[in-house]
Amino acid sequence: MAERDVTPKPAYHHGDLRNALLVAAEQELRAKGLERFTLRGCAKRAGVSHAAPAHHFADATGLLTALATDGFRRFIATQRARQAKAASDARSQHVAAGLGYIDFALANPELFRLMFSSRRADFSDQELDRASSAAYDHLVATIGAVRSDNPRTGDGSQADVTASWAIVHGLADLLLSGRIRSLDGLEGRERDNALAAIIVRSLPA
Amino acid sequence: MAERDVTPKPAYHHGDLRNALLVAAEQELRAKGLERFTLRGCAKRAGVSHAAPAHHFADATGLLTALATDGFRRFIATQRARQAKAASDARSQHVAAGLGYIDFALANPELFRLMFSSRRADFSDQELDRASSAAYDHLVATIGAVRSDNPRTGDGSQADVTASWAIVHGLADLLLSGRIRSLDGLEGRERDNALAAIIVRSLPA
DNA sequence: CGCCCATTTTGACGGCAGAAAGATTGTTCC
DNA sequence: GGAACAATCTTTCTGCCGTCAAAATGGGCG
Repeated sequence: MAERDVTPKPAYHHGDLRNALLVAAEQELRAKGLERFTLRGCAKRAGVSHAAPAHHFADATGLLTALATDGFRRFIATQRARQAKAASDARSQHVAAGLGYIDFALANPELFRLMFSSRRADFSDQELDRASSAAYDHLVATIGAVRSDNPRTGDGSQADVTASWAIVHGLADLLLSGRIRSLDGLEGRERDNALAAIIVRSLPA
Repeated sequence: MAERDVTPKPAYHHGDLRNALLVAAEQELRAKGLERFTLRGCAKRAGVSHAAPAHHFADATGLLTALATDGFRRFIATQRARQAKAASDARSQHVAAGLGYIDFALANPELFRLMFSSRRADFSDQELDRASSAAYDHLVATIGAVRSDNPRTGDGSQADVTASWAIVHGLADLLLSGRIRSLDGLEGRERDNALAAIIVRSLPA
């Protein structure tokens, strides 16, 4: 979704508070981190009183759930963006999707934590489930192209999906917490190559 | 007011409050999860006033840091326990260490999150750093045995370490959040075999 | 034109964190 | 043995956050 500027309207009825709160929530997330995220802080950023969000989101969980849902959509978009720049053969596409996965995590660390390493969003929410399932489906489809059959059938292909997901997710999570020193010095294409060399291990030659 | 539970001593000076707080903190972590962990809750569990912990831990971060430090020691122990039951060849040991890694994560989900997916512990703390470094060293040593040379030297071996860590960590993290449905039905040896088939991909044949 | 209602504000309550000061016990030294 | 000191624990206070229950505001519909 495209981001909206916070229009300086002095209106007593904000008019678009729901979106303004989502923008504010992401700022809050970046500024204070998931641990210190606060609903009152979001309200202050949006320029409304501390109780105003109640009519749009039941509580902080509701706001974070909506944020995570939007996050999953942008997550897929980031992967597609990487894939669009890569060669069109199935294996290159697979690696590119993985690099996009990592791109997103590093560009939106706290949002990524919200989506994958917390219980602050309501993962039984239907919309969130749909968005995260779409991300999973994209992964399955990308791997399916490598195997040129449907990976949902058969044990071997299930292992391909699980291995690919695990290795990319593990890289993203460990990079986020700064635990992989061997990649710290690398940048750009050089870093991508190092990551690609690891990602390709998830699928048998 | 509230009834006193397990306090065997009515002593006004607790005598071993530091350890009691660590025990209470782990209970609190299991009961309420990392998100709702509260220092006052730990104090209540230990049967002392909410300000008592201050003399042993500066704040909640200090207590959680000590807990994470202990967690890393038990983390290594869980891996060693798995390895002791496995065949002694280097590759079997490598897989066993990975399964131990996952064992620990599933047996102590919130502690694992504290150690790897949060910023609530102080990772610049010296003791914590030593404990987590020991865990890393154990991983390097296990992989070193497979390559039968020192993996710290040379790019290929660095990739081995990173790939192994990423794949096992990714599996643990995704299993924790219940996102790998393909392994949900499996148990015991069957599940271990499925995981092992994925772990072995991290090292080239 | 006026009423209704969604939206927003204000105010209040309980819980948690942090800091300061008081109370109690253990220790050390004469 | 006792007094001074230090360590440990409790009480109290302030500030922030989440939640609930009224008031206040203004747009939309009849």
